[in-house]
Amino acid sequence: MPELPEVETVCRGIRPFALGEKIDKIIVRNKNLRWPVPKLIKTKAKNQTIKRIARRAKYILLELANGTIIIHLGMSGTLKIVNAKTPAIKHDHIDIVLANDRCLRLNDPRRFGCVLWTDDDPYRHELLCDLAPEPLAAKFNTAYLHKRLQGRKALIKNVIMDNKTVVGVGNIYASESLFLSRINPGLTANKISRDQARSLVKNIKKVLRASIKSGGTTLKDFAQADGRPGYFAQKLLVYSKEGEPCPVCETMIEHMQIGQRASYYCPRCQNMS
DNA sequence: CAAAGGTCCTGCTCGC
DNA sequence: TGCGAGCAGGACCTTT
Repeated sequence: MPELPEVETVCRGIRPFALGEKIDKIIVRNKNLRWPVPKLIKTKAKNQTIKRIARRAKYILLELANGTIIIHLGMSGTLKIVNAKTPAIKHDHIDIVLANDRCLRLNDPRRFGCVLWTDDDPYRHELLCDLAPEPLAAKFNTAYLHKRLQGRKALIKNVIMDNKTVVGVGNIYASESLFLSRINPGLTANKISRDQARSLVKNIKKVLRASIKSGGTTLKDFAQADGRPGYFAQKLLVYSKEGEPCPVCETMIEHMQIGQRASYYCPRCQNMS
């Protein structure tokens, strides 16, 4: 579910309540997420202060003095600030209870997310150490992307969703940025010109920034840390718009399956060249 | 029944 | 023919 803007929104939402606060305890109601929640996380985190709340790709990092809690929301996860006494509901798997009587509560019906612990530099963790540049960083630029696309036979949509190309671009923003750049999602990467790569870099940054500004996209169940939805769904141009007119040329939006995922596009604006 | 916002892992294919 | 890299598909799980 959550792509980069949604995870960034969660980080910004929890900071005012959790940054600098002490962790009273961690409650694990169901440890069976994508990987088992490590047992030692309870003793490691107890009485530690949250010194920094950071995001890398779609991972949320809660940095303590003795290590870091690494959280991923998978497809269906939410991380909300609630009162510690609020009764847990279905799929509330983890509570990070703070000394200020609030609680960071992870709810994840599909359990594709994870909550892990590392004693060491989290950026060296095996899940994080090989990640590509952040899309909003200067390192993600025309020269970098164009070079990455050379000789690649994979489809451009798959390549921009690949964490080894750039992180944080999921199914929604891949469709949106390809539309803005008038690139067909089914083109192979080696067909993309330098000008198209430049456009794609520009529009990936543009759509992610705009979504962050709106608090992310809520299609179904994404929620900000305070429970409100994100409002970028109202600004989507093609994602989930099959059969609706293209906002540029009014041709009907279509979708194609790429790697089991729906890719929405305008067959006229995004032709195969 | 199909599909849903993620991503790791496996197995296939292609080119050297 | 054999190998490795690159690529697509399957798997994980619940809800609508």
